[in-house]
Amino acid sequence: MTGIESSGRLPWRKATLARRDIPDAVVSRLPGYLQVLTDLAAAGERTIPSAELAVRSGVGPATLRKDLAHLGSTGTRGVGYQVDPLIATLRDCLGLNRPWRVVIIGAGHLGRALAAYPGFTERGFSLAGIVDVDAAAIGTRVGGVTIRHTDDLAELIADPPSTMAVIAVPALAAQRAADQAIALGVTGILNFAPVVLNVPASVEVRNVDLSTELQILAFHAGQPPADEHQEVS
Amino acid sequence: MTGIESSGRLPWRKATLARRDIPDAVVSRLPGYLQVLTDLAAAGERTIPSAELAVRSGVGPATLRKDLAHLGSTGTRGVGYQVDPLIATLRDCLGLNRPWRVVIIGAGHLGRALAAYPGFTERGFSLAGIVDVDAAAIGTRVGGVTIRHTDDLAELIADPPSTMAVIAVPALAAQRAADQAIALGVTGILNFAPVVLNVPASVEVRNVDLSTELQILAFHAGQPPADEHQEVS
DNA sequence: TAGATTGTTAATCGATTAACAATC
DNA sequence: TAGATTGTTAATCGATTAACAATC
Repeated sequence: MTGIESSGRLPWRKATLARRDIPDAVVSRLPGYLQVLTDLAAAGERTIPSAELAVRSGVGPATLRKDLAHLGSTGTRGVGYQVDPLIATLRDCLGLNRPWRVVIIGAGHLGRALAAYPGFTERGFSLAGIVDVDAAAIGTRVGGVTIRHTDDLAELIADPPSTMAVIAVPALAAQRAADQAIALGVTGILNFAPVVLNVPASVEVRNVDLSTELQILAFHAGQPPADEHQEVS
Repeated sequence: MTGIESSGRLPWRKATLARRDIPDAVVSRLPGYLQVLTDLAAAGERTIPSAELAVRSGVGPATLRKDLAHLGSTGTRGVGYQVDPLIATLRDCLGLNRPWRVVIIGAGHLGRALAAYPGFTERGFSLAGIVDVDAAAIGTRVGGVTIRHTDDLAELIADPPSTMAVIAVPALAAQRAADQAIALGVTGILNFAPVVLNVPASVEVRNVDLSTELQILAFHAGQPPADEHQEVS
């Protein structure tokens, strides 16, 4: 199989299809599937039916099968999905088969906790460095790197190239941090500051805001229970 | 105003309507509006049109107005929204006008960073305590409280009552931590462990997973740019 | 009044779910 | 073959967007 077909779409179109046309809602569930499958592989499982992978991932079986169909279906009717090939497909689709380097901007409590987070490197993201403007913090070692001054950001990002930045600075400093990172070529930002970052459309931003999450929980906790009966979430 | 009306829906139904019938997608945006409005109030603004509140919140103006209409509309045609009353409405809707106590389970790097996070208390959530099983950590002070043993969780949650827990333990310990918290009456869980928690329908779980976010960024960063032209996100 | 801006409707868009023919 | 399970269709559901009459 060459991936080239004489009828239908153009070949290059075909090649990019798998990574291109996946809805955001689907993409956001793929890491969860990958996580569960990795655990299954470690436990020695070779195949798994959609029904079981679905419950372990916290989604419905129809949703799961439809999601996986977006990647080019790897299942076998009557059997289920083969764990290892599906892991490979997911990793390939998510772009995890190449090294990713991440820079952390902000070495406060949160930035340092993130630097020390083992899941970071466990899943293929390597820490390029961490920067701050606080003279007291600079020089300290954390997560295998030394905290450097924000002025050194250009060096850190350039060599070898990093394309992702984690912003863990106070709200007022976040936009400036984003601007600097973007100017240096960063195209993906994980933002922990409670502000809406203004970025060009070519840059992807994911926001994680702890107080937002707590407030959403407060909303639900403040509700009377939806019903006397337990509902399936 | 008594909130009781002789026509239309039953009075108790009316009273609960505002907090009940709000779609999840809307609820998830309310904290963002509240944040922006709080900044505006601090800057001395008295009113704001939907168009401006929308851009500052990163949503479309139609979405914003429709969202706010769910709370019972507080806008004035030709003028906009009054900042202070809208803040009050949002706080009331989210249930932020009562004290919320939060327990952190897990005093590793992340748990301690969360305990020290000022935004926690700034927005009305007070730290009831933080627990761990590691003898070396117990007794240490962080974020104004002393790390205690997980065996003391019952005391911490009971007096005065806490209804929210933050889970910041390793994946393998997360379900147990959730079970314990739920048994003690917790109804809202903010889960940082990369596992799907199994909880009754009466308990609300919000998941925050750092590697998931990075993987989603990797997917987008691995994509060729969507278009030559910049798109409005 | 004239200008501005809301609240709401209707249309569009996208995501989820159920069901079942295809097929291992 | 008989049983199991996928891939896919069609139906449902919910969320977003555009447009404009209502009204300050």
